[in-house]
This record gives sequence, C-alpha cells and structure tokens, in this order.
Amino acid sequence: MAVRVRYAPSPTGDPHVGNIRSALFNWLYARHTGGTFIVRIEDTDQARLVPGSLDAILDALRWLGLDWDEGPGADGPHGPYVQSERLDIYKEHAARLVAEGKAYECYCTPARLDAVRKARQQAHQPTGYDRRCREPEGAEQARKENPDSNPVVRFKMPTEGVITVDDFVRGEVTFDVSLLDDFVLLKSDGYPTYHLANVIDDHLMEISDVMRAEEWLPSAPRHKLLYEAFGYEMPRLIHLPLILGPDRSKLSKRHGAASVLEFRDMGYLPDALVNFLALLGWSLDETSELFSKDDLVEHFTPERILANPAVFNIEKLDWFNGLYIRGMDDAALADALAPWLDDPEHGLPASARPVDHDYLSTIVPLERERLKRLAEAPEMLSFFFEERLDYDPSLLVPKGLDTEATRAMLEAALATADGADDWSVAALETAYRALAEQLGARTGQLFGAIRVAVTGRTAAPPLFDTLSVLGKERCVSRLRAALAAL
RNA sequence: GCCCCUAUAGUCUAGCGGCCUAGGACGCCACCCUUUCAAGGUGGAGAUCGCGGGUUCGAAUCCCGCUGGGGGCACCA
Repeated sequence: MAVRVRYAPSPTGDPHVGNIRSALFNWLYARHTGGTFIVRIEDTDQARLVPGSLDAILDALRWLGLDWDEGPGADGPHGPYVQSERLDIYKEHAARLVAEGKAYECYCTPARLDAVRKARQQAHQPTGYDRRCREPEGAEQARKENPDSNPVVRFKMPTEGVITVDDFVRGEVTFDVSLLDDFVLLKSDGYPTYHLANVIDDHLMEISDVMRAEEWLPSAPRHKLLYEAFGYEMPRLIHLPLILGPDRSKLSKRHGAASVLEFRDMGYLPDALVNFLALLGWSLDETSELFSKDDLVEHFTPERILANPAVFNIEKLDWFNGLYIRGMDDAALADALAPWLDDPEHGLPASARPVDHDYLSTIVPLERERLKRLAEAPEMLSFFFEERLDYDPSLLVPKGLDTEATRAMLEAALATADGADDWSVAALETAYRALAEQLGARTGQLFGAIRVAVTGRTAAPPLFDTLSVLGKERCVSRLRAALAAL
C-alpha cells in the first residue's frame, strides 16, 4: 500500500520545534518510501486563529526544505486541504451518525459541563460529560433550559468494555471505555472538533500512517471508535515522543526559542536543525549522527523511532551548526553571511554596508571555524569592515610589559609595516618574527599587542592572515591610532 | 482526582538474554598543536543500566510491583 502521510498543523501560533519535528518525520517517511507528503490545515478553532501563523508555518517548512505534494498551493485529488473549506463534509458525516443513532445533539451549557466536571473530580471519578442529553428526557430538559442555543453533536461511546489501539512505537495500548465520555464531534458554531475532522479527512485523503506527537495517544481510542462507526479502515498509528524543555516539561515558548523561525533568525542552518531534530526521537545505530537530508531520506524508518521523550539540548544544536558551517566552501559561506552583515538592523554599521563580496570572500576562510551561528557574523567580523576601532587601550599592553615598553614595541611594529613592500602572509610572518627576536620580545607579546591594535580585540583569527586580508594601509593607520591612544 | 505513556552518565543515544569490566556523541576537565580565540588531535572524569521482587545456568535486556518523569482528561488542536 502506498504511503500517504500528512502534517496537519493548526494556524494558532508559531511553528514550534515539536510540531516541525512531526512534519520532518512525516516528510522523511514519505520521501524514504516514495510516498506522498500532504499538508493539511486544521483551522477549525475560530477563536484561536492567529493571523499570519499559517504563512509562518509554511515558511518554516520551506526554509527546512520540506516540500509537500498535496496541500496549500499544491492542489491534489483530495482537496481542499484547509478544513474550514470542508465544513459541509463534516456536517454531513455528523448528521449521518446522528441518523444512525451513533451520535446525538446536546444542549448542555458550558457552565453545566464545568459543574459536572468539578463534581466528578471531587468524587474521585474520571472527569467527563454525564450524558444527560443522550436520553430523550435529558435532552428535552436541556433544550428547555437553553432555548436559544445551538446544540453540539456528541458521539455515543460504548458504556463498558475495553478498547485496544495499536501504536506502532509502543505496541498495544488498552483503555477502559467506561472511563471515556461522549466527546463532541460538531461544535455549536458548526465547526468540527479535531476528532471528527481528523478521522474524516485522514480517511478521505487516504492517509496510510498517522504520525503525530504522543500527546494524541490518549485520544486514539476515541478515534478508533469513530473509524468503526463510519466503517472506515484505521490508518497505522505512530506516536512520536515529545520534545521536552530543559525543565522536562513539554517544550514551549516559555523555554525561550521554540519557533523554528526564531532558530532561523538566530543564524542556524536549516540542514543543521534538520540533522539535530532528526535525532530527537530517532536514531540509526551506535555511532552515526551526521546526516544530510539525503542521508536521512535514505535511512529513515519508523522502526527506529523511540518511545521515550527527548530533552531539547541547544548546546548540541550549536555544535551541529558549527559543523555545518565548517562544511561550507568559501563561496557558499560568503553568500550565506552577506545578508546578515548587510542587515540594516542587526548587521554592520551603515558606513560599512553594503559589504564588498570579494573582500568578504577573503575573510571567510579566517572565520569559518570560529562561527557557531550566522547571526554572530556582524559582531565577529566587524573589525574587518569598520574604519575606526573602539576598544580599551589598556588591552594593548601585554602581560609582563608596561606602557612604555608597549609603545616602543608598537612603534617598531609600525615601522616594519610601513617599510614592508611584500604584504603576503609569509612575508609578514617572517618580518615580524625577526622583529620579535630583534626586540627581545616574546612572540606572544608582540603579536598580541599588534592583534589588539589591528582588530581591537584579544581574540581574533591568526594574526598574519588577518593583517594580510586587512591590507597594508588599514594596518598602518590602525597601528598609528593605537599609539595615539596609548 | 482519573487515565495513559515512559525510565541507560547533566543531555541526545547504542544495546532487543551471554559479545557489556555498558558503546558513540554533545557538554565538562587535562594535555598536545599554537601568536590569541577557535578548529583539530589525544586522554580523562561522569551510569551501583531509577528501586525492589521474580523468570533464567545467565538480565540493562523478559514479567510484576513501587518510585520518579511526562502527557491527556475543553463546544483547543
């Protein structure tokens, strides 16, 4: 049977990493099997819709390279792929269940429902609807109490017995049906609940495997009963372990960055994020952990999905990102860096923009292995571009030397620079090593002082590469400025 | 309160009855390389495999209980 899987986000907020990990696993499974990846928008909660969030979700998918075969902007045979455009379908199906005696209208008010819930909890009973409207008398009474309200449609659950659902990751999970209540299928505003819309659409869209987060496992028995009520075959269920924050609760906004778009904006590479996310709840073997997207497509199988939740460890993401940055060639990294440097808000000062691409290409080899995130570039590379350096002059004085000795050293360094006609890395190194010897200074002291003078910082790429890239003119004037500031 | 899932180092994980004196990775520490910072290399600390019972000649691996952690219990998804 052809694999047809779906990612079914609801446009109620940012595309957070837990959600997108579900999208990734579905996508990987579809691509691994040559199946179909569908994006379906579950916008059935009118109250919680967040404008712009649909675009944000689709942007996140595009950014990560998770393309869909059917869904928004990719029409297929089972559309529309937006649930708010399928309302008639859900209404018909709900009406069918009512006509068959498998569902019923309920007129109870939220206030009453709330009271029932509280009373049950206090009585140490499972919370849930008391089924008043399931009997004609109860419904009649409820209708009299609320003559103006529209009813909801509730599903008639069996009142006893157990139901076993088969989760591909966990095996058989058994629930006591008597503990489950008659859940709502159709809301009073005419929109379906998740349970109804999901079951109908998964069937109509011929979904073969439902891969979703573990938080859905408790509603699986309801879904199974719904499939049976409609006479539909149930897709295979694959529940993914949750992604947790450092405090071990479900990862959310309050843990800091949770939206995939935030990670993009912090300068993480999509492939690094994908690699990292793939390893949260899935692994291949003892040692493999470096996976390109193609590798993942080749190796991903649901058999290797774990059952236990995973804590989101941003330090490992940082490591992955550094690894992927180091894996980029000069041209690719320069291209990736340019927009960050040219960004009016977080990039280089206006006077340094736009960056010269050729110049940037010469800088890239020096900074590649120092960058963890692209967003660090403006701060890290600024001294290559700014005219005036702003730093604490006391940094110029090396350990073990005083101001006067430093001055003498920098004057000699300036003279050497001034007199140099070969500005290559090798020539510079030869000249300055000779100078250190001539001055009786340790190389660390001399080079350190020059480094601060020329970069404004104590930590920078190798000195002679830096000088060479910076060019003679800039170095000479910075050495002069340093002497003036001392 | 009721239900469900889960349990190997701080974190991600390998392990599916003997190959485990428990392997890999991030992080941490040390050393090497070295003009600084990184990167890289080498080494190290860190897990009584949550605890207690079984089953078995033999258990991290199977079973049960407990405990911890998480999730669910809406006219939200």
